[in-house]
Amino acid sequence: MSEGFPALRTNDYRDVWCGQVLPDRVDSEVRVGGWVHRRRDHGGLVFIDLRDRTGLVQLVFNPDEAGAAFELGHKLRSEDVLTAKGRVVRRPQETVNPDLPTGEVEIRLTEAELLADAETPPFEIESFSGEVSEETRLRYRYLDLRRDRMREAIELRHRVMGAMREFLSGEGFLEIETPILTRSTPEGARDFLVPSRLQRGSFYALPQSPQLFKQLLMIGGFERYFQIARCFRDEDLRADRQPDFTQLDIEMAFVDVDDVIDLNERLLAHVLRRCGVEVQLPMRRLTYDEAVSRYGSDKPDLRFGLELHDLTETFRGSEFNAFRQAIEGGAVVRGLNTGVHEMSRSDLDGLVAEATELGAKGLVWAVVEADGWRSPVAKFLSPDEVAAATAELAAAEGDVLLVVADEPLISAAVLGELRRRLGGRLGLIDSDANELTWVVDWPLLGWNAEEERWDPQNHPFTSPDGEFNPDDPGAARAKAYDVVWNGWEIGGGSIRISDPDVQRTVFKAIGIDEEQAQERFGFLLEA
RNA sequence: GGGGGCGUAGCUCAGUUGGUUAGAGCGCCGGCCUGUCACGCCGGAGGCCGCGGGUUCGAGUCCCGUCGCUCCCGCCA
Repeated sequence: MSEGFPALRTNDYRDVWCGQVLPDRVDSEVRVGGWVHRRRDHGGLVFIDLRDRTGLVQLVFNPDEAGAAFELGHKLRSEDVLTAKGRVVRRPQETVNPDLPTGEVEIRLTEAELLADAETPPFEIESFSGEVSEETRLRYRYLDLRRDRMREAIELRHRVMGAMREFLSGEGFLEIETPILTRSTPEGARDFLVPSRLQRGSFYALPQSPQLFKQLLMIGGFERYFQIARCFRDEDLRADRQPDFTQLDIEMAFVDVDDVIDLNERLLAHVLRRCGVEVQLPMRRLTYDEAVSRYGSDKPDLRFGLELHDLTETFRGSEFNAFRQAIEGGAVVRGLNTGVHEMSRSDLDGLVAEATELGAKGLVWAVVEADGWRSPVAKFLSPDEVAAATAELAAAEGDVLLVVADEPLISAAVLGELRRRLGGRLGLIDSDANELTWVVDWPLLGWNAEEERWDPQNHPFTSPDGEFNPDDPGAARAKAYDVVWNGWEIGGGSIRISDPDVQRTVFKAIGIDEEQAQERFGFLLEA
């Protein structure tokens, strides 16, 4: 993934990038500038690896050729900044370094000037050196940024953004910036607030997303907009979550779900191709219900199997009270065939403990044997139930099975999380794999037990799929879609309601009254 | 807001049941070295064991408090 670097204009600092000192320059004079990456001082001969953004090149300080500059060779230390002139020569065959793109050549130094004498760095810049604490890295951010990992991450980000712009411009989209100091946007998180100087006592809110602005742009007739948008949400951090983050924000007019999915698939494929990854189109699609029932997650990792199976009907009316009563109370019984044959009692007990910790009332394990199950609950289960469940789970003799009976979302979430963990522990995940899928047909609204009301699962302008029945809000599906990569939700969106009457009905269902709606989102109801 | 883990040399970390002078690797400094490339060899410096208090004959180690970092839950698509 080498980036093209432009030829340099010659000046007093350099005339070529370090990474461009290749065999085609043998016998030419070059001047390079950069940081001292490593010094290997042999007394009568000094080697310096000089680093700039394009890579490393070896400088040779030889007393015969370097003259006055030779003494400097001994004095150089890590991260000193240097400009150096010399002749490019092919290295003797036995000293070629195959690990370095410039490893077939070296610069025999004739002149060198120290531009900046660096203090000893608090940690090593080498990519092989171990992890340094976040705190130290941030205190010396300028040094951390010199490390390969950081440079590569920032280069990748640049490449991704460039590919997005390239693709979307070709599809007729305009890149438009929207305000940062603004009114509150409705996205569920806490707003960051900025006090206003002109309107004393009032505050700007930083946008949680450009949601309202892009709708304004659609109504304004731009039809196809995108923005690499900074978003702000005043919530607590996680290792992979910051209060301000960047997202690609897109909006299109006159489209339905399939148009958006098609565009985004081609966008993703384009961006990934620019990063050296090929994906097959069209991508897989799972409905939300399917994802939850088969994988126990709305963002399933499809790099491995271990699918969940619904055993509710199998155990309905079972002699085993825990199952029968749970089912009568609305529980769903789900099973998972681990495929594992060797599991110690303490490992099994550990899984039970994990399930409980994850919120399940319990976990039943069973080992398939020739004449039934070996399990703490085997004696409560009829041979027919055991046979049916074994068949449903496609289990063979020796397989360890896990079963959870609980409220639908709990049994799915618990078994889904165990599935995810087992996938890792059992080494089922191919870390080179890229499994992308859409998850579609989301619920429009979710019951907020704390506030005792229906809340939008997406933003409040998301269109219901089909007729919206206010008497049964929980049944409504949304024209919403998420794209999931290896178990991570990496994008998503929705179709906006086009009929103001439907929008009013939805607002009403989620407790936004006409007056509020008119005041905050009036332009959407009028448009 | 709640819970867990960690604070020992510049960096990353070890430190046994509380027991003499607190260690390692890398880095740093000095010396030697003309083909190394994570160079090598020899020598050396470097410590408020986060901070405060307590228990004890004795605390890096145990207890209490405090500050900082970090991960998770809540929250957040």
